[in-house]
Amino acid sequence: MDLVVRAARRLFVERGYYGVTIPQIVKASGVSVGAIYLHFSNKENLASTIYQRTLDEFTAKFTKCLMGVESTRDKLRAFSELVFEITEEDPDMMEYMLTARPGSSPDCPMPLCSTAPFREVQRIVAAGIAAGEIKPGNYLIAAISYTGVIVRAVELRLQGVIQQPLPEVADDLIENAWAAIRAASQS
Amino acid sequence: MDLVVRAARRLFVERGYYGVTIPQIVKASGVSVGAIYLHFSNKENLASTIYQRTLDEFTAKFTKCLMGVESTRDKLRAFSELVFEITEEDPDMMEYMLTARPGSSPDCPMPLCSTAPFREVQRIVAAGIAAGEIKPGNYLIAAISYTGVIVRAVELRLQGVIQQPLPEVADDLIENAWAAIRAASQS
DNA sequence: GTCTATAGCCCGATAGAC
DNA sequence: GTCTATCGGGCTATAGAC
Repeated sequence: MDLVVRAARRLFVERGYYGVTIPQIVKASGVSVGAIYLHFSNKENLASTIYQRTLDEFTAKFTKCLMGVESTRDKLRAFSELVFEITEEDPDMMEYMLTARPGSSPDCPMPLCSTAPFREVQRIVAAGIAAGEIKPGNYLIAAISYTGVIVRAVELRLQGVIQQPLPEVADDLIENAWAAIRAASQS
Repeated sequence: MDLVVRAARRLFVERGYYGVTIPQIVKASGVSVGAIYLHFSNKENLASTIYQRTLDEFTAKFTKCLMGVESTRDKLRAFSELVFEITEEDPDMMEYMLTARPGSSPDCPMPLCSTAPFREVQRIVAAGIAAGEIKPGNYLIAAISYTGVIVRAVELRLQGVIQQPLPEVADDLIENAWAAIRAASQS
């Protein structure tokens, strides 16, 4: 059934929950209608499963990539590099993360970009301000300033506006994002 | 019929093109089915009209806000303040601009965030690099770094993550965005 | 367990009353 | 010009063959 989840997520990203029909999912996944309804009680339940699985997968990757990283700057760099890597290796997952928001499907509780991992980034930034690594001020504004650079790059890469793989321009982007929020004393 | 366009755009933003039915548009606009089909050949044509009108309106505002502005930094500031102002005064318009992309409705040619005004911002940044106001490098990366901060703030404001009206935090955001790309010699 | 065929519903679009 | 009533089509979900 993983096949159904992957195929459906791809289609949901392309045309939205309401723009995708069960027959289309059948064609794209090669799994019949009956088999789909055997594993998912209905279309809405399939959408919830996709949401939950995608969030869990991202959270796991995120937690892992922060292990053993110390400074605020390096933590933010690790987050950025993870996001860039996912964008190249599993663009559907990344695009789903950027487009899922309340209303995009029934029972989508919140945008994935406002869930635990992204709130954790806000916490990292707040700690960085307290440590003097990031310039003083509203931590939410600082977090947005940093992640804005990263997330926008992902969006434009997914749209094909950026031609190069993100890892190739990662250093410049991460440098710019850091320059937006670093304390005057930091390089 | 402007009433239909406004009501339909609101609904499209909330639930997507395929998630909105004609009966819903009838209810939300107070205009009957017959009257809608008298002015728009079909649902798809209504969506195209919304797309075109929104793009035209934004382009006009954008062109106007740049009149008489000289330096690269001030041009980018004018763009940012315009976007923040629209976000507060016509959030439906702004949210539509951020969510409209190919696939979101039939005949959506491109994301509004990749249309003329946003390409013009890229041109402004390229000129800023040539003039030495912005640090040297890939102009597209620089433009993304600046607009990323601004656009992300708009997204989180529309989602309710940012509680204050954007004009109240505009100065901090614009300062951060500029810090991300300014030349070492610039303040 | 897996599929095909179909029931029942609601949508987009239209025709005709006023 | 404006509305309501309706048609045909395609959707979700299920029932029953294999």
